[in-house]
Amino acid sequence: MRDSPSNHPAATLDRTEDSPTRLRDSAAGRENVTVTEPSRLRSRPTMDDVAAVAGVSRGTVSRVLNGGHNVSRQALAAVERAISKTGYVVNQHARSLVTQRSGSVAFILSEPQDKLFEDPNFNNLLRGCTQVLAEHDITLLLTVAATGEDRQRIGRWVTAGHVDGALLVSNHLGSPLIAELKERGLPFVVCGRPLGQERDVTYVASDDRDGARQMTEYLRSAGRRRIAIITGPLDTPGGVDRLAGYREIVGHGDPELIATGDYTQASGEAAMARLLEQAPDLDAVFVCSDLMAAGAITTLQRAGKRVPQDVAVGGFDDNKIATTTKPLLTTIRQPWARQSAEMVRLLLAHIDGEAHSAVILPTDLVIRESA
Amino acid sequence: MRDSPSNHPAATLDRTEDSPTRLRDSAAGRENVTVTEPSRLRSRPTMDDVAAVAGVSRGTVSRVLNGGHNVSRQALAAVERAISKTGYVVNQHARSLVTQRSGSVAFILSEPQDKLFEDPNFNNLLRGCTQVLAEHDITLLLTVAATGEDRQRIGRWVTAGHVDGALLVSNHLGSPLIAELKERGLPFVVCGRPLGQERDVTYVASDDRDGARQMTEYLRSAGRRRIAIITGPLDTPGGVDRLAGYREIVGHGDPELIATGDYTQASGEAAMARLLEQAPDLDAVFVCSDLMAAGAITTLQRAGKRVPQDVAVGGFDDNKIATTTKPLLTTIRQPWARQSAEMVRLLLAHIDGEAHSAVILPTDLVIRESA
DNA sequence: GTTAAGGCTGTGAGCGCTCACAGCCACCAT
DNA sequence: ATGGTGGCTGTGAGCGCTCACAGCCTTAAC
Repeated sequence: MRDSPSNHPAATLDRTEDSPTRLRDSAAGRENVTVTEPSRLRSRPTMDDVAAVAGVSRGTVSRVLNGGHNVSRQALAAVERAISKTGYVVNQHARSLVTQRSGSVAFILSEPQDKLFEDPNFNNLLRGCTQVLAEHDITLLLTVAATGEDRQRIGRWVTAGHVDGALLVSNHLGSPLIAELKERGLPFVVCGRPLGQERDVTYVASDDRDGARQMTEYLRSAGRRRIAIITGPLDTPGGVDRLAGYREIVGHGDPELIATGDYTQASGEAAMARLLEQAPDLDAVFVCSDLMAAGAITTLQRAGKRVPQDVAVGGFDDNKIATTTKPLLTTIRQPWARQSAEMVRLLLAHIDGEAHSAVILPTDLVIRESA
Repeated sequence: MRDSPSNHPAATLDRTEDSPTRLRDSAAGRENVTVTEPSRLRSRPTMDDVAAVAGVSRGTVSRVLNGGHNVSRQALAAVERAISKTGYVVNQHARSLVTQRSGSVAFILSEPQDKLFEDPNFNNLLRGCTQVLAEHDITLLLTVAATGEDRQRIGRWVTAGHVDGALLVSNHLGSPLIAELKERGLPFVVCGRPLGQERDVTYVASDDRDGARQMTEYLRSAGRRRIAIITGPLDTPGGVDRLAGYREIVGHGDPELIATGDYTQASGEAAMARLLEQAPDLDAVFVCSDLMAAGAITTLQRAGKRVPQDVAVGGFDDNKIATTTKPLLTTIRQPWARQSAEMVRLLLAHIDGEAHSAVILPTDLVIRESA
């Protein structure tokens, strides 16, 4: 059929019926190969195969694949039949090579892997991003950069064109990934304020400082006078900004009222124990994550303190665990759904060439039982 | 330099010093563009740019990139200098288009997302696979196929050539993914016995049946006579095979001694409550996952039963939670490290064209306090 | 009846790379 | 001198696709 290009499509359509679906010259009969077929993808049908079967040209097949505009109904039907007949699947590499788009973005978690599984925040975020991206028919690839070596490999991988952009989550101070992506010109958006690297990067953050302020203010207005704090790691925005908000209310704060955790439940338990030793008279504690707060409550109760009568406890995040502690946790709600939606929106905009920007999302105080 | 191809490389090497690194004709001076640079990757340097800067040919650059064999020391040095000068990164799409390899494999989790975060087994598996693959310089991409729609999109994505192979985790009976991948000829290996689809698929599984047998036999040898079981979902191999192992020891089993959970802690609690109602005289329970076992212990203790004095509890998995329950959990150890190592090994072998095969890994009884 | 407009089509070029090949040189053995 | 040999090099073809273009053909407009 290729040798008579001026044929009417309609004239050749029927001819496909009597010739078996042949993929490449040598591929005939490879359908029922042995069980141990090497399964290399060598002889996958190409657009030309589909075109030949459908009795149209490569271009028409391409048009069908890309929305089907300006294609006659017969041609469209013929191509669709040919596609399912041949089992054709587009070769994304070839497509990406010319379009410069891959149709997927990376979700890069710079965190030891267990954290990913312990901290429900990542879960929320991941779920939100996957969902919003799916609406744009974009696949989200999760990669965990636990070690420095991982980060290097992933940096290389990401900039090699595998993805159109990246979502950076849980970046600690001085993470080299931001600098690298920036240098390579790959669009990305950071979750949380990128400490020390705010310039020229797009990020979406909750208003950590204001949230901390709200909680501390609330504790104080409830009559608490010795308000302690368990912060997150001080090389993360959630660590420093929430501490800053706390200080806005209490002043610089007694050093013995300050302890630092790493967002895990165990670290919350330990930090609380330290605080109790340093300042046995504390009557409130603002714990900068719900998970740590759950740990803190355990320690307090084990030490014979009643929550909230003896010590009020405030958390941060408002995720699932806040509704399973005893007493229920008073906390600051982070708008995870909006957070992920905004991240995706900005990333797509950025991929389309829009300018950098930063979005700060408001947080709310959720009052339950623990304070 | 391109116009005098017969120049000796050495003669042109120095010339690169006085001409600024020009990427494409129009790209000169684009380095310090405004903050709002569209960040499209259009003008990324190509191999030709590198070759021009280094004063060698495209072929030599390619050779350097692929191991540097048969390249003179001067050429090698020149190319390396040119690469870092231009900031060249290989375009993976172009490379994959010809090599038919992408250098990454997918880890496909067919499971609602929260499971991923709750069940430590996935964590173990993921960690192991990432690590082993990294040794081969292959990136692992995690995709979560929560809904049927997800599965479709991922199926398309995976078969479009984005990955060289796939690791399928947590497949329920009748998952269409297996059939699709098989049809497309994409190499993959399944974690756990693929119920009803064992033919012609490569999989790695623990010996669920034998593990269950060991545990049940142990409980019985400890003098327990009313041994209940909390199974996993009966459309998973861990569900049916462990039940089968249990039945090998106790006979068909009283229906009131059998309850089913979904591997979550909450489902373990609920299933235990049901059992207690159906068969208040039970003196042992074999719970088919540690997470569920932790839930079951909670329910038992809440009901005033002592573990193990009144009711012995056996788990399955031997993951972290088994060492944090009170009492410590007697359980069946699954060899997660070997599991992931074998999966990767088989996948790589399969990608290289080897035949299908199945590997069954032995399990061990770990005696602690709960039984 | 001529022209313009537009729907539908095939074709060529080219995305950035790898791989096979051929050519060149220097060196060795005959 | 002749003929390998092997290290190092450049070149052409082609991976499977998209996109711009040109060439139909049909219809509407004057």
